[in-house]
Amino acid sequence: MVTTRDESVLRGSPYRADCPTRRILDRIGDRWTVLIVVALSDGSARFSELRRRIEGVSQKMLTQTLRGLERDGLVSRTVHPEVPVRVEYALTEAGRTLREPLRALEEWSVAHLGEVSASQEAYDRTH
Amino acid sequence: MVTTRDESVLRGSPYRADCPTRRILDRIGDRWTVLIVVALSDGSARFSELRRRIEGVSQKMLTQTLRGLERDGLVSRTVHPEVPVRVEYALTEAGRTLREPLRALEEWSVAHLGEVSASQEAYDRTH
DNA sequence: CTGTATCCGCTTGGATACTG
DNA sequence: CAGTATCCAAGCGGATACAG
Repeated sequence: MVTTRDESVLRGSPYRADCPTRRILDRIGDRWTVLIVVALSDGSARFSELRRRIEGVSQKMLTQTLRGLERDGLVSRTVHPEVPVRVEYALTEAGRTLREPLRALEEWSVAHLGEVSASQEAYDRTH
Repeated sequence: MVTTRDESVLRGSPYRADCPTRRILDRIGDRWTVLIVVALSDGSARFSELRRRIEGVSQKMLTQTLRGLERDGLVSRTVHPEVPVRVEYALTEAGRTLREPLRALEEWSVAHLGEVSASQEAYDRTH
């Protein structure tokens, strides 16, 4: 089934620069977004706790990435006006739905990482 | 169930900088890799055809990304020694297995893009 | 046709210092 | 504690020219 243009959403749109997949990948393709979603999978966490959990993330990038996720409606931010202030982050309902496709990707990664690494080494030996 | 450290692979490793998910996302998170995999989903294609199909890709990036995929063993490259030379690219067996998790992500994108866009607009109005 | 090589701007992201 | 502001280096990726 090949139509000349405007194919089904699943096969046609990815070719376009403004396709949904492209836009989502632009968002989650950065260094920290996925790690934050995973880190929040089990429940809420406060800023400093996230920073400890996610190895290597800087304060700037953690803040910046959390803002992006909040803007997308995938993460909620709750400020408890105590002293010192306490801020809780958690996945929203929409954010929780993202866990499944990410887990599929993760399973693929775990299943194929060895194969990919082997291929890379073989390639590097001959090029 | 909260363990202090070294959780199960699926829940614990994503926190590490060298976890499989992180490595795979570093690879497919770039601008063109996923689009190429999708463009090759239906079968092989030659270089110039891919360039036409994938809107906006430069010659340099198409070559570079295809080399990366070939190195990972996800795409095969076949040179037909004719004049002018013809080069066919196709997904390998491993490459084809990547379509499923990508499709899951794409379905999520399509299903939630409107919701995400609305959230962004609401956020931008209040910040 | 299918690349390779070079230059170069822009973005990403880390380090550091400072604030409510 | 949870940020904000600034500076800066590395690298991604586009444009262009050239080659087998």
